[in-house]
Order: sequence, then C-alpha cells, then structure tokens
Amino acid sequence: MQSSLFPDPATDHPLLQGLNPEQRRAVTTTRGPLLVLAGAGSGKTRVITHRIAWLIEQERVSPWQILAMTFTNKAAGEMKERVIHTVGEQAKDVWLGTFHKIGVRMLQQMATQAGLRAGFSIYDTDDQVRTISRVMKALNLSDATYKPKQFAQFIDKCKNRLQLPDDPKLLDSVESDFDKKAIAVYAAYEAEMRTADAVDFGDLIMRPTIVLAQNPGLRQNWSNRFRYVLVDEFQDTNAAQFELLKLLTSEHGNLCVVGDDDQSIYSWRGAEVGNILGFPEMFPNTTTIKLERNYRSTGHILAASTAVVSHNRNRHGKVLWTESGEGELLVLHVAQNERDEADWVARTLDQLRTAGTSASQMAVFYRTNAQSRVLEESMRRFRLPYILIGGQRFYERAEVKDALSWLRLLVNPQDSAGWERAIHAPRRGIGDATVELVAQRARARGISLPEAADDLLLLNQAGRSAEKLRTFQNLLRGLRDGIEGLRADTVGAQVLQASGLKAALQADKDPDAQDRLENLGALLAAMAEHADTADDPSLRGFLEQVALVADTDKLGDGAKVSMMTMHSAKGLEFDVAVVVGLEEGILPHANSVAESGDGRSLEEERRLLYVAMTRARKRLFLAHARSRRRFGGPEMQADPSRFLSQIPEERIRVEGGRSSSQSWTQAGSWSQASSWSGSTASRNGSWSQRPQSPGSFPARPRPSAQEEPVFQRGDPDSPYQPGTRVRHASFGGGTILEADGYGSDARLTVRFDTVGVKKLVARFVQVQA
DNA sequence: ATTGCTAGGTTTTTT
DNA sequence: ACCTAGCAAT
Repeated sequence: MQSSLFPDPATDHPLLQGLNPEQRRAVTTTRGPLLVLAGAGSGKTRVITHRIAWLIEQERVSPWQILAMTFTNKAAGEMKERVIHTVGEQAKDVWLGTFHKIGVRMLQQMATQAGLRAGFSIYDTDDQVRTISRVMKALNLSDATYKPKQFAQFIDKCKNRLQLPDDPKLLDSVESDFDKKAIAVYAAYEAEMRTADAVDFGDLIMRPTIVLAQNPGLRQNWSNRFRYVLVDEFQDTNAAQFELLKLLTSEHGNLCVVGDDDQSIYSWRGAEVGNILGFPEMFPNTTTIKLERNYRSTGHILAASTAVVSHNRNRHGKVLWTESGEGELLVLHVAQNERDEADWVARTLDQLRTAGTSASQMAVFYRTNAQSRVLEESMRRFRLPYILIGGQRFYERAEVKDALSWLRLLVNPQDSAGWERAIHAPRRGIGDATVELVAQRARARGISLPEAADDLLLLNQAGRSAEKLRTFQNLLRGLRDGIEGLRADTVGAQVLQASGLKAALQADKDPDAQDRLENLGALLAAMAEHADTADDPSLRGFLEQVALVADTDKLGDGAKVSMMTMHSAKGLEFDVAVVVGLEEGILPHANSVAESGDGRSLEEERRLLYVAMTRARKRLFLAHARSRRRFGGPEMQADPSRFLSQIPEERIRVEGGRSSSQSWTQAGSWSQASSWSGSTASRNGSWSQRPQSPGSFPARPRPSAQEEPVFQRGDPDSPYQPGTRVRHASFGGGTILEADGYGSDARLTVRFDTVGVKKLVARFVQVQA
C-alpha cells in the first residue's frame, strides 16, 4: 500500500517507520480477527511488539487491557523487553507471558471457582507419573501391563482436548482395554489431585477454560477486561488453548494470531495445525495478512529450506523472498561416524571463530538430546566454549527436586507428591512400609498424604516408625510456622539446614556429593535473585517460576556456541547454524516413520528440519554420519536422510565422505563406491542418490523408493545383524537374535519386546537406525 | 531400613 | 552408555 497514493496520517507514525506495507497493516489492523501468516524471518516479533505499542500509543488502550500469549518464556521475555523499550514502564502492565503462565495467573484469580486454594502446587511430569503410580496401586493396576507414563500421556491428551473423565464423548470412544483402564486411572487421578491441591500442566489451560465456559458472568468479565488478545506461534496451540482464546475474546472478537504452519512442530503435544489452517473459517470476517519477505537469511539458505518444506502437502503455501544476496552455498559434510561428525562441527566452528565470527552467533542443532554428548566432547577437545540449551535441567536434578519438595510443602501443606519425596530426602529411617500405610489411609479417606500421616499419628496407627514420622511432621509444621514474611532465600537456607539435606550431602563420601551441594547453593542463589527482582518475590512466586520456566534463557551471555534440539531452536536465529545427524531414523526419527502411515508425522519431521535450517542468517552447515552408535551398542550403518535429496543440488556443496578408515574400505560398502565419495555432485546430478538405481534421479522421488529402503547387500554389510533393533508393523519393537540369508529375504529370529520370539522374513521389519 | 548390585529399558521432541 | 527400578544382602 503506497502511502503517497493513499495519504494516511498514521503512516508517518514513528512506530511504522521501517516496516514494510504488510507489516504495517498487521500493526494497524486492530479490530476483529486477524490472521498473520508470518514466514520464517519475516519480522514477526517486530510486528507483535509494534502492534502492542501501537495499541497503547496510538489507540490509547490501557496496557492492562492487552493480553499477549507466547509459547516460551524466552519469547515472552524478549517481547516484554522490546515493548518496554518502545513505550516505557507502563508496558509492565500488559499481560504478556506463556500460555501456562497466563493460565496460572487466571487460576490464582479464580481459585475458588476452580476448586483450588491459593497456594496450590503445580506438578511436573515426574510428580504426575508418581501420582499415577500411586493411583494404579489403589486400582490394582500396578502389574506391568501398562506403564504409568502411558496413562500420563492419555490424561494429557484428554486435557488438551478439554475432556474430563466423565466426558460422554470420551466414554464413547473406548475401544480397548487400555482406554477403559486409562479412564478409570484418569478419574482416580483427578480425585487425588484435588486432595493434594495440585494441578498439572494440562490443568493450567483446561481448568481456566472450563471455569470460563461454565460461568458466563466470569467469561464476560475476563473478556471485557482484555480488549485485545495477541497470540504468537499460533500453529502450536492445542484445542484447549484455542477454546480459551475464543472465550477470552467472546465479547469483542479482537483476536490477532501470528504463526507459520510450516513451523508447526508440536503436534505430538496436542498442537492442532488445523487451528491456523482453519482460522478464517472459524472467524468468518478474518483479515489475513501474509508476511513473505524474509529479512534473515541468504538466498541459498532460503531457497534450500523452502525447497525442503515445499514437499509437504498439508500447508497454506507461502512464497518467501529476500533481497539479500545468494550468499555462500550450504555445506553438507559426510562423516564416518558420530564422533567424526562432532569433530568436524567443532573444527568448522573453530575456523569460523578464528575468521572473526563470535561464538555467540553460532549454534548446533540436533534431533535428540542424546546426540549432544559426543558434540560436547568435541567442543571441549577443540576448546570451544559452548552452552547446552535444554537437556538435563537444573531443576530436574534429584537434590534440587528434593529441596523443592520441601519448599512446596511449606506453601501447600497438602502437596502429596512433595511429601512423598521429602520424607525420603534425606533418608530418615522411614521406609516404604510406612509410606504405604499412609497412602492407604489417604486413599480410604480421600485426603492427602500429609493429612493422612497426621491422621494415623492421632490414632496411633502409624506403625513401627510412628515416632520418626511424628518428628518429620512436626519439623514440617515448625518450618511452616516460622517463615511468615521471610525472604524466599532465607526460607530456603532454613529448609536446607533443618531438613538435614545439607548435612546429609556434607557427610556423603560420594565424589559427586560436592557438586550436589553446589547445586543447592545455586538454588539458594536463584531464590535470592528471585526475591530481589521478581514481580512476585514470594516463595510461592519462586516455585511457580520453577515449575514453568525451563532454564534455557541464558542465551547470548558470553561468547559461547549454543547447542540445542531443533525443537528448542524455534524462534531463534544465528549467523552460523549447523544441523547434525541428518540420517534416516534420526531425522526423520524412526518412530515418526513407523507410526501412522498417513505421512503426517513425516511432514512434521520435515518441518522440523525447515525450522532448523531457517535459523541461519549467513552460513548453514549440514552433516550426517555413515554409521552411528546407539545405546552404546555396535556402530550401525545409517542412511542419509531422505530430506537431503530435496535440497536443490546447486545450493549445496558436499564435502568429506572420503574414507580414512580401513574397515570401511575393506567392507566395500555401497556408500563407499557411490557418489558420496565425491566432493561435488556426481554426474547423475544427485549427491544423495542410492547406488541401487544410479543415474535415475527423479525430480519427485517415488514415495515407495523413498520410504522403503531396499537392502541388497551381503552378510558383512547386512543391516540385519544380531542385536539390531527392528520394528514390525504389528509385533512392535524387537531385537534380532539370528539372521540367515541376504537382503530383504533374510530369515530373522527376533525377540519382540511384547510378543516374544518370532521367526520372520526381513522385509516385514524395519531396522531402527 | 538402607545400601549396593544387576537387569532392563532408554532416546523424539517440552510447557 | 547411562539411568532406574527392583532385588539381595546387611
């Protein structure tokens, strides 16, 4: 929209300076439903922050009437900072946070209606699983037929869809023994959660949504309070979140959602791409704006990633373009094995650093956290500073969780999961027998574990360990009484002292004990920082933050290479990005290839690669290894990812791939003899060609050839070695015991995890890379 | 009740 | 290779 032709006083507004016409429209279209399809690197965050600023400055909306939802704390923090920078301190009143954080705040304000007390606990996945185990025991389901985790997943799924255990639709959908039992577990679990005054992650969305849905007055109040609602990463919302948004905007319809269907990578967590694909149908008078100009990446990077994702059928379809130059070609490195790959990553990044790129502008992305270990070793060997994002989290360490369970018990005396943990931390001569006694009492009376413990003590039925139990309960009560008005970190220090956690670690001869002690020190430091800086400096506020914040927000401090999974990469950008492990079985992950043959999970894997690739501004490196060790087992051959062949050859340079290892040469493997060994694309035009069909690179690879690798090799090279993990369509996963014969006709003896030993022909199983 | 050992599972991704 | 739950030994 040329401003000269359509003079608009608002065009000159400083907030619109430097925005392109589409971005301006997205900022200034404040009324009604708005869908912004924002391609990777199209200035999405800029649009959102300017839009908030626009609402406040131009349209005179009070900051507290604006609600902005994000998925990660990182995104929320960045956004808040930028809005504050633009409109000043008043921006602090904008409700800006993750869905879960907003959910907590809503629940706190509607605690009564939600049947909760003010100090309710937020259970993490671990607490959830433990609670389910306890429930399973009560229902006599704790044989090994189903694992607590399976039920946990089931419950999450229900909550993502707003289905309570008595939901008629849920009851109708029972198809299997598992479903039936899962619903029973779900119902008992919910009852248990109520006694403990606890909610899980799913509840943080589901509960406020249900309260609003069932309470028209409240719904009106909340919807009138937030006149403008914005959502980032909308492609990752689930059904419950969308419903919450509808309720919150029911009075005015001012809902602005921003997202990119090509970056939808959380369907396994209940996200519905349909929310963004079907948004205009859901809100008939939706304005749709596409942001297709990419400001981030070079031409080669953009073209390569676009080519990959365009193989997906289920998408809106955008055409990203850029005015920046083509830049450097992508580089694909073919490594011998994972260690070789990791060394190459470190060497490459080291060279770039020497050439002047700051390590803080470099990132390495992988599919699974397990891949990080080798990379770490190489980074250390090359003395490259790095920071691991995600993975083993500080707040998930045993000693930290122990301390946190005490703290939780102080805020919420009914916290059963916390009690179950604290009673053994440190060991105090109370064993499983006593805990089981308490659990039975709790079950019988429908009360929490700590209540049941008091109950038993009162009745003198606490068994042999009664006195120890009494001491423990009194200790808790004493601590709780003494903390009124104290700083969170002061309370923390008292707890570490009084609980005996500190003393136990000091006395521990284990060489790791010192580290654990230091972790507890770090916990106190975090509490002190929280007490000094947070909006809600209370202990409760601290615990809430711990529950909702993964400590991945230390990005960019110090000159360190960031290493993370492709999932946590979303929303970030770096000058240099390296994507490793581009192999069948890893990306796409074996589980995504096997399950549900409709290709949806495969498309999600492709989007995952797309997200990773589009993080790069200037240089993009890809790598895969010819063989890889998994589970510490033997090195196993790995095929290059099918996605690699979808990158146009003229945008990428292949390097490495020449064997230095004797064993490889001797094995005479096909990859050795194939085009892979060249440093450039081979004559037939494809550097990812299977040797079985040389010279026939299909522009659109036939799906069958792509999905079903054919192995025609002899024994030494056969993928069907004893010990190899395989998957069968109906028998599930298993391990090869014996293999006889060649290729896909080989006769295998396989021990399946669930159905036992079977003999079958190789073509019916899939090798798990 | 606690410690220490072994077997078996684990590695998809996270708020 | 690593972690854990479950068992035996103390």
